[in-house]
Amino acid sequence: MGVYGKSSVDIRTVARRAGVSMATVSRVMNHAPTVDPKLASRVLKAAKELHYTPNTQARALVSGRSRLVGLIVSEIINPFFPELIQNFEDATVIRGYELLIGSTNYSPARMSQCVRRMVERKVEGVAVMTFGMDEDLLQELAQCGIPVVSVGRSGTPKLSSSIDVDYRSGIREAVQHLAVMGHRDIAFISGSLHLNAARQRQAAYQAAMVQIGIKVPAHFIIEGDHTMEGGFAAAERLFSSPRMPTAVICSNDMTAIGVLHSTSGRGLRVPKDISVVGFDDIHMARFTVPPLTTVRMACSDLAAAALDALQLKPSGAAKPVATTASPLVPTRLIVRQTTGLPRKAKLPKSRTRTTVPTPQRKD
Amino acid sequence: MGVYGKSSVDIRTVARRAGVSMATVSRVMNHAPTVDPKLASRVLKAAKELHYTPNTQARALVSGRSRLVGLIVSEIINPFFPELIQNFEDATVIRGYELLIGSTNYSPARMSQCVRRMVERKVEGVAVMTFGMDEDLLQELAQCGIPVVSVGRSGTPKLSSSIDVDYRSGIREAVQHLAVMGHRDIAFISGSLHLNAARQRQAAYQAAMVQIGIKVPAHFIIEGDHTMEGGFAAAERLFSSPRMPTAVICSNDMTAIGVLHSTSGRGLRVPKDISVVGFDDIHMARFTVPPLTTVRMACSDLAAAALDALQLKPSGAAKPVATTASPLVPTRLIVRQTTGLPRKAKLPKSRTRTTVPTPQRKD
DNA sequence: CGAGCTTGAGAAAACGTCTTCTTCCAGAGG
DNA sequence: CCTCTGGAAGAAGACGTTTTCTCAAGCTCG
Repeated sequence: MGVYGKSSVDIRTVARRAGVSMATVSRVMNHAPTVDPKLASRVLKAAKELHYTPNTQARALVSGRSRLVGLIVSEIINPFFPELIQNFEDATVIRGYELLIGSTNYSPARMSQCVRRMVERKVEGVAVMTFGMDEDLLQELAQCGIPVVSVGRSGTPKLSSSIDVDYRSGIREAVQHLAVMGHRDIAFISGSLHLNAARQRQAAYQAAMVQIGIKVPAHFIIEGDHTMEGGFAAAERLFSSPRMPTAVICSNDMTAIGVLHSTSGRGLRVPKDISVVGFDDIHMARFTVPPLTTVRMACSDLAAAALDALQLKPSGAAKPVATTASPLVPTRLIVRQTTGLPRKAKLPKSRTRTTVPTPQRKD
Repeated sequence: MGVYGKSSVDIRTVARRAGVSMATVSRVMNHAPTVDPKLASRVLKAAKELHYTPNTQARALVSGRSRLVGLIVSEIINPFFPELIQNFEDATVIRGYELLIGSTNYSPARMSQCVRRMVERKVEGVAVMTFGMDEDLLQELAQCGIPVVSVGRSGTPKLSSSIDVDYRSGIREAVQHLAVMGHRDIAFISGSLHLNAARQRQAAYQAAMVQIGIKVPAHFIIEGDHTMEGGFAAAERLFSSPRMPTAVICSNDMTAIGVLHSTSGRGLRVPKDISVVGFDDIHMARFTVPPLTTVRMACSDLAAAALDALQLKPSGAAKPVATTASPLVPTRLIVRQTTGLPRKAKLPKSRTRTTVPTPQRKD
């Protein structure tokens, strides 16, 4: 075909070389059980000698199965998503599939472009891990017969399912961890509130505060956007308000990093002057200065649950994967060094240690 | 095909509905010039009504063009790569292509798996942006007639080309920036030395040091591995040596973040006690504490250069992209706040400012 | 007014694989 | 010995496009 090289080593060539029919070669390549092992090894030898690789496109065309699953994320730059992608990739490969990644960059145009790509490539399922997605587009996918799984959007039509994350327990742990040390002025920086996940996290924070009987003043809840820039801006606003909080819980780790940037610029010491808690436990969280206390969400669980929800038919070669589909992805607090006693602690006399081990679970 | 939904809206259906032949529909979809506009609009209308989307697989099968380019990276977790991926994605979309991403995770097994995937999916070109790759695998790609482009590996067979990065000027800027402030004990933490890019960066550092007439003691060059963990470990070794450097240049930003983690743990103040310089200028660099002085490499240039080197034929719809292929991807120093006067500065009396603006180029 | 063009549109042959349907052969049971 | 059964391998028909022919008009120009 091409001007260079004879890429024309197709199934027929192999068949001729092995002295069998194309059908037999096909059967051998697909590990069909009804083929004489002697013949099979001859075919395999021929295939290897010719550097034969089956043409995925043709295979997909006839079988109607692309062996592709789509993953749509918000942006690739945000370190949370690469970790998610990595987990998805591992999980899909185990199941004998491949991953087609699309990033929306929060632009509606790119969103619909992503969806179109998925449809054109005939993916067998799409995981929508973006925070906030146009419902119509999901409808469109469903109309094309493509199963869709998303997060925190329960109660959806038949072809689409939803994974839920147990934000409440992790965030409750964080709130209690701070409260035990004597914090009462605990602020919260959310993500964009028209995003479902952001709303759920904020609700979890509010519920936890109510539970321990602390009333949250309105100006202690600030809307960010899940980016470092947004976290920085939110922190700047928060820290210039008349009544400073002694602790801040952030809707994700990137926001927390932005907050840390702000404290550093203002000469506030963490955790002495202010405690900071993140959410996600991205890899980077271990390496912020100081290392970030955060709530961990298990991406691998999330990926596994999503893929299970898609109900992909296992490939011939792939070993059946244990369906670990927990209905609720768990979260838990990881205590590092951005949380400590509040400035004017009323509790202990001894202040030798700045960090108190509370519901600790070191890593 | 599937048990759900009639995804069988193919070109024939559209043709029937519009009252034309399949060929005409095909021509309309591909913007062939020789079709009556009146007919075209009728076809377009029918296609829209039926939610017709052309089947990429069939299209690729017959045309022999997958409209896919492969990108192989080392790992997705390392923040440098997502930024690279983003730039590649943008650049490929502009050219009317799509991106197939593979990550090697430094595992030979995954490397060959990546290559096989690329071959099977019949990508029209592969950009190998991993630091260190098995030459045999690249050979294999070339044998299949797939153009390959990699970085810093000039002098390769005909189907593969190579992009070069101008490490020297950026790193020289960094060294001079430090020297001007009075630093003489400037250490270097490299990446894995069996990786080409890592060696080149180290060579650039050494050349720059020679140029300004400073002899580097052997224990001032430490091998890291381009990860935060590696940077941390290297810094720990470096800081426990008898003669502390006053500045450290790191082979990439992740290493520098690891170093910052170490300084923070040891109570060393940056830049007062020690200056730190990174390389790459990942997005995160702006938000470390304190913000990281680093050498920026323009990922977008790199992506554009790589794609140009692949010589992809422009798609019908895509507008011809200006070939910005500069032979050498430039780098330059971005001064932020991790660099300043050395502790026992011999130069100025006034120590009001800790950071001196030298070859500054703020962002 | 007819011959030679140009233009627009249909018919059919690829593209590389899977899969159903056949065919063939050998062994077993009658 | 003949037929029946079952397994193994071949032939051919999809799969949904693109694309090259082929053909019929509609023009222009002599």
